[in-house]
Amino acid sequence: MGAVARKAKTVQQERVIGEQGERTRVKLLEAARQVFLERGYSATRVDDVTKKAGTSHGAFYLYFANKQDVLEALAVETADHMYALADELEGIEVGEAGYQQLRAWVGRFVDAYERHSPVVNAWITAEMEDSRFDQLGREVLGQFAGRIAHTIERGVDAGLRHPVHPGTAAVALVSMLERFCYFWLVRGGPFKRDVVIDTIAAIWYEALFGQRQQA
Amino acid sequence: MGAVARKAKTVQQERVIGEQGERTRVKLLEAARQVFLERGYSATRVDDVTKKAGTSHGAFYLYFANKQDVLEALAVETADHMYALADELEGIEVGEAGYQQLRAWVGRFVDAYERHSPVVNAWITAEMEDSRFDQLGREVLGQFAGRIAHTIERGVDAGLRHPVHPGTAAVALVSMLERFCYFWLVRGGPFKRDVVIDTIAAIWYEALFGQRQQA
Amino acid sequence: MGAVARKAKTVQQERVIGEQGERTRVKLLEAARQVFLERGYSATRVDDVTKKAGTSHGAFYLYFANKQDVLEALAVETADHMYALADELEGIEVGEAGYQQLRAWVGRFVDAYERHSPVVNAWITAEMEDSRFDQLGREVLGQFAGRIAHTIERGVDAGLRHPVHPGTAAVALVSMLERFCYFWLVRGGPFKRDVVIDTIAAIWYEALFGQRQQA
Amino acid sequence: MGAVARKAKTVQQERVIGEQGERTRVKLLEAARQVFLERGYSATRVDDVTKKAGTSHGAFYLYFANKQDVLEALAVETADHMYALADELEGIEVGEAGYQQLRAWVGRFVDAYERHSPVVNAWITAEMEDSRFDQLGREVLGQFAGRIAHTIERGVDAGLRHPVHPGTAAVALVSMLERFCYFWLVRGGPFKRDVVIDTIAAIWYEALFGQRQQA
DNA sequence: CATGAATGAGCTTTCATTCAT
DNA sequence: AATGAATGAAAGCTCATTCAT
Repeated sequence: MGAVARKAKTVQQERVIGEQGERTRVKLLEAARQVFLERGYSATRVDDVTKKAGTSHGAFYLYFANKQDVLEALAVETADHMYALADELEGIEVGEAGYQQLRAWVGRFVDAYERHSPVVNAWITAEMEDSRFDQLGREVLGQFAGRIAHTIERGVDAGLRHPVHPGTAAVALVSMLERFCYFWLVRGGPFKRDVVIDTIAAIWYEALFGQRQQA
Repeated sequence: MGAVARKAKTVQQERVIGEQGERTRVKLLEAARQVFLERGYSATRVDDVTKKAGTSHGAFYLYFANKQDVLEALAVETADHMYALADELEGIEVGEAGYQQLRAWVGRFVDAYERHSPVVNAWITAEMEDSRFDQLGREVLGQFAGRIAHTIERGVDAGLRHPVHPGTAAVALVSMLERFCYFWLVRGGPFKRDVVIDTIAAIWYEALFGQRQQA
Repeated sequence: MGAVARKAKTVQQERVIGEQGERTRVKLLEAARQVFLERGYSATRVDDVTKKAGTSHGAFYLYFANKQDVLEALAVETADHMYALADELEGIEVGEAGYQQLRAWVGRFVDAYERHSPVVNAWITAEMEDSRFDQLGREVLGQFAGRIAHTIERGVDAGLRHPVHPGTAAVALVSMLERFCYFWLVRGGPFKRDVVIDTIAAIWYEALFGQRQQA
Repeated sequence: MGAVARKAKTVQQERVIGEQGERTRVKLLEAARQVFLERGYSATRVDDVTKKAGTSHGAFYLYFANKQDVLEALAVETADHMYALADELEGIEVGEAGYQQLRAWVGRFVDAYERHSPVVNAWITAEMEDSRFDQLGREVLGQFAGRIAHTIERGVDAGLRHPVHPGTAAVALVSMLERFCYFWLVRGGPFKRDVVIDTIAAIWYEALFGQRQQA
């Protein structure tokens, strides 16, 4: 049946964006972030975004090719934050100081998750439908897991027993962190921030360096 | 991609289903499970399901009110499995025997996840758009977390130090397990089953009972 | 800017069309022919077609992928008629009998043009935008021109002087015929059928065989 | 592809255009000519024109009310050339000298067509959607046909047999010329200029004055 | 029970045109 | 004069759902 050559879509010709345009673009990005949170990625309509941004429907297409495109812009920003967070994991040490470092880091992760959760979740949804996001997701996960695995291995070299396979444990720990934040911050679980951070930091610490010496 | 939750209209008032009808219904359910896996829940069209099931488009509406309805049927079945799994957690003990029980249990969870992953993921997606699934999800998570928290508390009563808040740790552990299986079995991570089970069981064990005594 | 992979369009899966469906399909084809005539190809909206056909908007997409697809269906049919017409040119002879054959043939061409003009014109418009139609157009023109050129060459072999280059003259004659019919039957020029046919047949005859012997 | 004739709104009330403005206007006209050639009239977007002209999008509306308006400006210029060409037909005589005059004239027509083809084709497309162009087209065709018919009639008065109805033959000849040039120069047919001109001039000559006396 | 044709709401995207700067 | 951001009216197309057979 229908197979007549379809003209290539007019690829939006790299419009140069002025100051006013940039402001509108940011408004749209923030609105999208917002709507992704409220309705989820697949249920989000371009119209929801423009309504929230207070622009016309058409304005959206001045700055983005489509829904995926906005998500991509947001996701890249988020990925950068994530990379930075992952890098901060490098210096964690054994001992009480290390535990405190870890605790602080988990706190920062939680903050970041809270800010970026709409994007993360949209992203996860989109992974199923678009391989580009899948790829980006793998990269970020890999970055995290690599840092953690490295830390575990350092512990092992230092003579600490480790109950687990570093690469696998690393992904498990990230999974835990990410998913817990999801249940807590997105789905709205009844947890207290301090307790959460203590609990997660403790589990991480033991997985990284073994039993903690407590008073 | 119109997938906003649309209220089911005339829920087929208690149609009595004969033997042939039951077979068709099952074909549709299995097809749906399959398609949810391949395309994700929101991207799944009724047509994809009927095509895969080899029935007519119309047949679908003889057995289900809509897409959510199929998912619900599948989800209830999955939830039952999950409840059963959660119950099996009850008896876990301290010591090497307990570790082995835990290990076996994690193995069973992995098996169950593999079988039910299409439903679980569809479900997670749907939670965002339909409060029914949100509720069901909370219940299952609660069931798991409750059992685990209980186990941790038993350990505490038995004089084991516990570095963490039981209810929070419980959710964290379930999060880890669920998410890891997702990255591994759905997204396709490069992990080896034995290593995964060992690693996860070890982390769980330590979170439940503290440092394991190893040879 | 926007370049995230766009999912391949769901190619309409070779639906099997029943009797009722076939009737609808024909209604849509005839309606399209009609609207192409009234508004021209580019100005034609799918909605115009469905309105004229008395079907819903959606029905259109059950049978055609898009506007081009309908035109293609019509164009293929038209091309077949044209090929048949072209073949009939083969036997034309020198002399009064040949002139009468030619006259009759021009008459049949005019009839065919009248029936197919909406398609022809849509087609010509579409050639500019879609290479598939361009190709088809070349083929039909080539078929006609080939037959005519052959006839001219036969005349030359028979010792008739020919003032012209056969291949070029052939295209010129077809151009004349097609375009005249356009001005006359589509644009609505004030010509009388008999006169037109006589005139055109006469010009053709002379181009094919040289001066006609008249009483 | 919204191209339904939209009535021009505020036709820029007689703006006085300075020198710089005039240059911009000309740039836009030439760009439009160019784009009409490349993409066809209906597929042409105002944006294509301004991009090619190197002006801002808004500048277009400083000089033209809309797409039709540009075409009209170009078409009027083209029509003037055509009128001039038509007038040159007047003096054609019988005999070899006349044939040579005709030959030269066809050559000039071809030159003119080549230059004006984008406009001619845009125009033909627009005729279907806008009666202004239809009218202009009729006038030009009428002008040509009138001159030719007149020439044929002069031949008849001079005692030449003519196989055809002058008015009808006139339109047929113009049709041939126009359409051939289209297939050749726009669509890109494999013809050689000399041969084309000879062939067409020959057919015209015979239709005008009957069989040519050849050496 | 099963079928598949028909419907139409809903979403995406494009572009001519206006307007503030 | 020129610019380019914004607007919104059309289209285009998809798909859940209904219904006649």
